[in-house]
Amino acid sequence: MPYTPPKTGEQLDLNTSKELEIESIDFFVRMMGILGMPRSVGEIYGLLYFSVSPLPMDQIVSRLGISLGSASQGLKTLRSLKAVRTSYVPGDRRDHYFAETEFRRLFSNFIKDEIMPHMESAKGRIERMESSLSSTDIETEEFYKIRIEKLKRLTRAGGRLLPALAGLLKF
Amino acid sequence: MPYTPPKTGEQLDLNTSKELEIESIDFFVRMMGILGMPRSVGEIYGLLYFSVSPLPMDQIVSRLGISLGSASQGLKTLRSLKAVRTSYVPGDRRDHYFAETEFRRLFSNFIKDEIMPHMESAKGRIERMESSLSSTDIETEEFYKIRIEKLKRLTRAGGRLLPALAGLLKF
DNA sequence: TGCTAATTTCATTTTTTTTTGAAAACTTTG
DNA sequence: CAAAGTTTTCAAAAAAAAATGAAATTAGCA
Repeated sequence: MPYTPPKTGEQLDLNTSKELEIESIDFFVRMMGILGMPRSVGEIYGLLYFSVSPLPMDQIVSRLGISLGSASQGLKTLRSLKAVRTSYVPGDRRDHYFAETEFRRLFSNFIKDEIMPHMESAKGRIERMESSLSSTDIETEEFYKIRIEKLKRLTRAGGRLLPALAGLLKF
Repeated sequence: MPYTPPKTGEQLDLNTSKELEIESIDFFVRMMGILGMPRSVGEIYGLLYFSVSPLPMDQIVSRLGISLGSASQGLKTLRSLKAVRTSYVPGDRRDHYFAETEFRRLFSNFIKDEIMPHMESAKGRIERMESSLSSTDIETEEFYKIRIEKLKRLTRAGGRLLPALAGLLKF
């Protein structure tokens, strides 16, 4: 009996109901948009989210009608956020991608990679504010001090709250 | 004794320490950037945040070196988020703007205006997914159902968590 | 009411971001 | 180790977002 490789998405053809797929892509294009991600990233994730079997990159390209470059870039982004992973398909040397669906983890990665670095650099900027604080007028200086203190509290709160946020996503 | 109008920012001239101002603008340009706001909006808020006295629009324009159009647009955005307010200066028909510094309120307005509408439309999209759910294969259908359920939980959690988030900003 | 300063609007320009596609770089395998 | 298949990279093109500035509108004042 000859070896038959397992069916992958491209042979299956009716991998995903077409309407579902469209709604899913729409959904994630917007969601990723809120998070400041380019359209193509949302499209890819949306396609994979409702795909029963993992898809190789050229399938993603042809189904979405995007370029190889976009697909490669988008998958790189999604990989770095751990929003997609690859699975090995015997007898096929292409990588096959599928969506990671634990949103809690996705958000915590997003916050760690995209937000926290800004919070870090904000600290430095506030320190510089404090050192440049030398007013002639005592009343004015007090005003500045209060504003700086507010910024400190803001970044402190943000730095604690944001990482905790993903944990609150108990749903 | 002749009437002397109260001094406003433009007469005061040394309204804000120059370095503080620069750091502040830098800070808020980045912060607003995270929230997807254009540079000019961050610049304006950053300028006002450390301004001892409220500033009229033409002062904002000349100090930041931005156009009238940008300033007007940016102030409109900030006003709609209630991030700035105007104060009346007797003997001057221009509006004078100052920064609202209660970040808690700022965030809750931002979430309400910029995020929640998306969550609302997401609900509709999920409903459409459910109605287009008619698979031949029972196993596949189950897969779709689980994914849709996850999306529901995500939007439900988001819809509850996000508005509560600003309240957590107890700092 | 008419005049003028102040502000808003919006078509155009500029800048920034994203996508494309072809070349380069890998990687497996015969 | 060559050949074919796959993925990445990156300069150039396209698209999207933001800024400009002048015209239109609005609002305060005499």
